[in-house]
Amino acid sequence: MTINYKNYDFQKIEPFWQKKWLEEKTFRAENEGSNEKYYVLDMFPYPSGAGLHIGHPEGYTASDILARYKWANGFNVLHPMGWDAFGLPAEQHAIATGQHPSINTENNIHRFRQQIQSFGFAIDWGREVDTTNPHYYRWTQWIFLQLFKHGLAYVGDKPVWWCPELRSVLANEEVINGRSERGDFPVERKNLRQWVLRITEYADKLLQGLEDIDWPDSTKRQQIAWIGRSEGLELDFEIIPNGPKISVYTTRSDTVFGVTFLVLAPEHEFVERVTTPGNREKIQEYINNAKKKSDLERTDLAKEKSGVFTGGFAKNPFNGESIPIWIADYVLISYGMGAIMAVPAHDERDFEFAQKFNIPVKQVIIASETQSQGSILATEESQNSESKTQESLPFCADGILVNSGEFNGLATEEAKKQMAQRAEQLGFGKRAVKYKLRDWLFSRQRYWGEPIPILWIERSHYDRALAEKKAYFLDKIPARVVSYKKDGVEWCAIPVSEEQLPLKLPETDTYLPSDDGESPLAWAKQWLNIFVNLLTGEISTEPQTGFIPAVRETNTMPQWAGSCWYYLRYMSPDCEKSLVDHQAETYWRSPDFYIGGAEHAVLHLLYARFWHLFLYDVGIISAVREPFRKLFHQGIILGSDGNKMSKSRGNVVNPDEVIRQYGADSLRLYEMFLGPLDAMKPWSTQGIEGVYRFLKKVWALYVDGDGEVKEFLAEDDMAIDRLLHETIKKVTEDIEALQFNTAIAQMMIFINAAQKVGISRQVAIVFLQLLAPFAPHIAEELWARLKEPFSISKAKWPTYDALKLVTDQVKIVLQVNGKVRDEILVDSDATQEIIEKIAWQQSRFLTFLSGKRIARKIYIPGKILNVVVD
RNA sequence: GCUCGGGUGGUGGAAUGGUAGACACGCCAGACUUAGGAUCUGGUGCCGCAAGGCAUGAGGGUUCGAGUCCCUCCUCGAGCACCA
Repeated sequence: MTINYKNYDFQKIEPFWQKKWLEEKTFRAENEGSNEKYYVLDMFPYPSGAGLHIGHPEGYTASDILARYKWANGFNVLHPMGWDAFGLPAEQHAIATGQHPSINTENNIHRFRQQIQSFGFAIDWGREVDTTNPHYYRWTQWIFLQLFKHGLAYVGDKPVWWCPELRSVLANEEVINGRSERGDFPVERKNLRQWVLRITEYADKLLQGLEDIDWPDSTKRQQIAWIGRSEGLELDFEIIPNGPKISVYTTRSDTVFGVTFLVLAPEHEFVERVTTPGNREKIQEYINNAKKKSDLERTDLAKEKSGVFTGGFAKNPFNGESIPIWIADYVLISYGMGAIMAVPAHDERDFEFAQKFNIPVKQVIIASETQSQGSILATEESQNSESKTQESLPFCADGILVNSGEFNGLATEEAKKQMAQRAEQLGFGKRAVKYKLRDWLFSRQRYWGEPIPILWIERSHYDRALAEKKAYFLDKIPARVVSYKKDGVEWCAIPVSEEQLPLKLPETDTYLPSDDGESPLAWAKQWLNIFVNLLTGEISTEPQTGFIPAVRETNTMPQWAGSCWYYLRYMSPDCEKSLVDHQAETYWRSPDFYIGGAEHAVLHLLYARFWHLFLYDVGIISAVREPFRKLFHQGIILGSDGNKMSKSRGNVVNPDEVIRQYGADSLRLYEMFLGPLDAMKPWSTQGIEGVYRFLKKVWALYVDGDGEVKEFLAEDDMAIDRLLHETIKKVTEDIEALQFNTAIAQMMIFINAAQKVGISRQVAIVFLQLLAPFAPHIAEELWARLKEPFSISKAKWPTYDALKLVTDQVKIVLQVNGKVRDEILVDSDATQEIIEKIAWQQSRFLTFLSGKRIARKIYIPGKILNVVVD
């Protein structure tokens, strides 16, 4: 079953075996069996028009090595691939060409599939998923309806990020420094009716879930920071005289005696109430200016604090002090209470503000004794303590309370506790937990996404259906009605009946959104305005008896939706009765290993966890709470100039071209040999020559000049045998630790030695097995030529014999004062005594000892003898 | 600004506190060749003829011994960026 030729002809070998693996379904995973399961997951790609990028196969090769290694260790391995195919580029292409985005998407998928297959990955192609396939997005829509039913999807007229260039709303996560993540266009604030998912409900669960999963620390930290949980106190400051109470949120209640002013966000409801007539004009002017500024400007100009005194005062509930009230745009209406108690002595921002406007600074925290070490510094400080105190403010660390009445002397932590108790007892405050996490803005005014399967009906119809308890959706709606008002009519959301899923995209003349934020789906009037039978859920385009008018939701879901659950779909991609077959889910549970780019640290990985936790909570899935137990981010491959690859820089490497020149095995090997998997590293076109030569050496070791497989007559060689076992050990351990670069280096060491002395057939067989996960085509070809049974990937992974690693003699390094001076070869069981005896016969070593007094001798068994002299 | 993670030959990178620079690229010399951008052999951190000395961003410290641990600083990268 092999091809007969002399040279390492990867252009023939690789397609041959790729075809064979596909035809024989060599890597098909079964949803049951006595073998232990292993689920290796790659972040599935967006099939862009540009084709596969050289960065894609880095992660895929790593996961493939792991998958093949697990196959060889007897696991039932699931290693699937699919397409995250909804998204903006396909839609923009459609707008430009007038062609339906599905055509372009299909072409791109076809190209991606071919490219990925040309790497010979051990993928179960029978489980391919495509998020734009109605059989798939039927379940994405179904999950949305479950979120809706459980009150986790609602609509709100919300200030959202609107990108005029993209004509679309973006999620908070998609906006970076006031520009769109995709395309880098400016964005602005706009009020629009939007679907929102209540991810904040899951803030604590998302936080707790991070504790026992094996993820990169930086990714966990990013999610923790994004969720932004803080514990603090809500405190009421009464407006003087007799006004309502302004609630502020603080995490530093221990500094409350140091409050010297309050700040309200310009949008705060009490601004008008506290402003005195004399200040009205400039307050109004400030508010107007703040409104005009986009959020970008507001944060950009934040280097200099700005604000205006309202003329009003409020009472500090702890000490009764009268506190001036200011407004300033460094206080955000969207976080906490939209108002703060300012403690300039112990907060940098408040300090900066107080300095600028000459507001008093009152210190109430001092550093605790234990913190002031470093005696020299302390002495200098004490000489000039007056000015030093001023300079060291703001002091933002924890410490001991002063100037705080009965709380004096308490440490920060204890003071917070007691103050919270006091506030709660006397009713002017309560403990509170706040999050930076906002609800997930889930609608997009785009064509190429999953239609949101919701119908809008008038309130009266909705109420009647509920009152009569006769409607198909009675058990599928949230406890609180989701509705909105337009032109005096209140519209209520009801789900499209499940029988009508998938709700497919309508045909339209144009894929362009209107410039006022209406989705392109609104162009399809026939589809948009319909009649629904509330008893059956049937839909009609014409009025009928028993049918009432309804309007379809025109927004589509964001691209993140489809990727929130694809790893579940791989388990049973053809399941018609549910999103995942129960038995399959029980068997596969969740991916054992997940690899993909670090750029998804807070977007995809947070959203997917949210959906998974939800599905688990409501019992739709049951195996595990957290979807991704072990996560790894491969590093980015840069261009050979050290810059990020980009068309404009002209430093893009095309994988097709590399495969044509060097073969997929070389490319796989090279990407793994470049450096540590998680490191950012530059591509080198010359560098690939090294691994290519290595494979040619392997070939030459196995195949003679006539193209015949060698007879491997070499005698068993102790040294080669030991090296082989060292190599088994190293490669096995390195694969487990994902250190593929050093595994490959070890195989190179082996081949360099083997080509000098020759190897026996047994050694030849074992080495091929080690090579197979990395360079599967050449390994499979030589395996077949050795007449070993197909496929090498299923042959039992070799184990090393610890006895063979033992050597007769060991090298002992002789050091004087830690410097290498000589080395000796001794029997490996030699005692320190014997070693010293031999050492003292070495003339070179002795020259460094002559005339010196020996103070100490340190012997590290089998390695080093270090002699310490004066 | 804050929080992480890095800085090792000409290059990519190896090194449980124990011989720094594995492996590879590149380069130099040689062999085989009509030819070499194929292959093979040897060499290749820096200074020095050598003995030896100096070397892991800089400077200190701990240690018999530090790329590795601790402190200060410089620098590159990532994340966060008025979140009270």
